Amino acid sequence: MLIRTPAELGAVLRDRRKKLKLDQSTFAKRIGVSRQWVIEVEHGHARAELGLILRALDALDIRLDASTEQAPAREATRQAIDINAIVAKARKKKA
Amino acid sequence: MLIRTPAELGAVLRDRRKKLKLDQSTFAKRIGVSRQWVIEVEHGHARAELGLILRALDALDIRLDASTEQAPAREATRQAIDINAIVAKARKKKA
DNA sequence: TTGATATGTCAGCGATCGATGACATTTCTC
DNA sequence: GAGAAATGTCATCGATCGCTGACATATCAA
Repeated sequence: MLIRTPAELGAVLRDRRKKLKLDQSTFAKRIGVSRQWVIEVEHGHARAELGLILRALDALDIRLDASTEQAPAREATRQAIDINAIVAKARKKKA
Repeated sequence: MLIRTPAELGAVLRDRRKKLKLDQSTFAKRIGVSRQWVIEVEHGHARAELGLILRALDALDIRLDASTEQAPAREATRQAIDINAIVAKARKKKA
């Protein structure tokens, strides 16, 4: 999953947490933060601390890869793909 | 490149910035932060804001991928690899 | 050296973090 | 519906963010 915004990161964390059958409280304890922090981050809190985010990812066995990407040939490539993914995910949750 | 700590992220940002021939000032302006922020983040500042970090990565055309990894078969796999990499990098800088 | 450029350090400031604890709401299981 | 569990909201508080601006070191060329 490509991560471009805090909201996308929050969605990844939440999905993975649920997949692992953890509730926010036990997850928070596991990474040493408050439940409040988990709530805000899962909602896309943009000013969350980098270090805590990395700990959260690690606790959920999510690996982060940084790679320099080729210049995307097509104009809409980067943005369109992400927007579609976000919309699709949003729809899925409501329906 | 696998990102596991703020220091690793900082190193990635610095390397990429230099590869693109940007100095800290122009880079800072490009992402809308102070030069001070760039300095601290490149040095591994753990409490940097997630949103600014993502903007910095985007400005340097670094993409971030989140993926759930398989349970590593060997015991030491994950930790050992990273610790070695970090130590090696630290040594290289001093020498 | 002198000058130019890049990077690192410091102090002070307003804004916001994340923690805590209580309460509200939503989502289930009976 | 009753009750429990999970999630969301709110206010308060000390700690720290990132910004500014000035100064301090590199680093390199002439």
